[in-house]
Amino acid sequence: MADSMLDESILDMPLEQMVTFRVSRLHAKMSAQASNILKNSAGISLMQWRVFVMLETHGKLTPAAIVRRTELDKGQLSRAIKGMVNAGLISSAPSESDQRAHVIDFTEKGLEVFHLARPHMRQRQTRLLNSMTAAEREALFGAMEKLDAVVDELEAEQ
Amino acid sequence: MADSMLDESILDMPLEQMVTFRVSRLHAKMSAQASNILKNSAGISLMQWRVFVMLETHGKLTPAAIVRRTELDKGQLSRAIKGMVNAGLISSAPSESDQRAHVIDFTEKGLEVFHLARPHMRQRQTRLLNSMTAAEREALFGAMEKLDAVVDELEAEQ
DNA sequence: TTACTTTGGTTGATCCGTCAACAAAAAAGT
DNA sequence: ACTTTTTTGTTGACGGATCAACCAAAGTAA
Repeated sequence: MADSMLDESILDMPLEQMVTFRVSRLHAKMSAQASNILKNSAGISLMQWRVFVMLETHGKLTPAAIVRRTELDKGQLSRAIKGMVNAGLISSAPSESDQRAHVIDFTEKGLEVFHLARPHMRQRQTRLLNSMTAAEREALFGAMEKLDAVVDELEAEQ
Repeated sequence: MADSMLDESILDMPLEQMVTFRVSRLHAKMSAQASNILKNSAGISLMQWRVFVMLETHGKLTPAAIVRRTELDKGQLSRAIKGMVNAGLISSAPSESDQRAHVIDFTEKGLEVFHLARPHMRQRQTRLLNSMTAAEREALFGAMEKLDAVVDELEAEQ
């Protein structure tokens, strides 16, 4: 019953209510704000911030390991790392086990810069999560996982 | 209680669980898929599709009216419309009441092209929405609205 | 009227995300 | 051993998104 109603209402669904569009607008808004906070507090980009977060939670890493965990684009990541090494924010040492790879890690300066941004980003994250009830948070993440899965399904069907 | 637990767990939250990052990945995945479907079925872009959807649900429109309702970038929209007029997908007539504005509408060809894509897009939308329960759908949209609002709040505080 | 502000639309600059091509090294298959 | 395939990382090209500058018309206020 809920489904049949759904099927019909889709016919005239305005753009503003479509899932992809809403996610798209939310994404634009949230990442623009994150970028601003990062630029103002630490002068780094969102991509650089993400590299820092990965280093903090997992320790020294190779770019490939970051790609595996995050599905970030390896080209984009490569450029971000180059910029960070250049700016003295991270160190890059050749891997012992793999001649192709290099292991990146915080430099002292990088850690300082990271700590400039972290309280702002953490407070924002807290605010974002606390705007929802626990049930809403679970529903949101659950719904995002389901959407993710359906996109994969549709992909496989083609 | 739930909140204090939340506050602490944020300290070591991996990137993969952060809200902005998750929304970002979901956005990338969903819009890439939508773009593919649109390209394959009708040879149009996501932006062009959105213009079509606006015309279908609201009838003839000026670009400014679209911007007001969707918050799409007016520059981006201007270029999309130029391309669509050029491709014969929409008509552009000078507004009677405002010498600056022009009113756009479907051409016959545009309507045909739109109808090529619509069943695919509608089916996808249905599948996306049906992957969730009614409660989850409400939670998702509610959560997105709340996140949207918090971003605005944070913006205002700066 | 005449000045000032707001709105509608176009354009250019710039940045970000995505994709494909490529070289070097490693791993797997024979 | 040697050939083939996979993985790692860099680079170039391209399209999309964002932002600011700008012009023309409308609206507002004096």
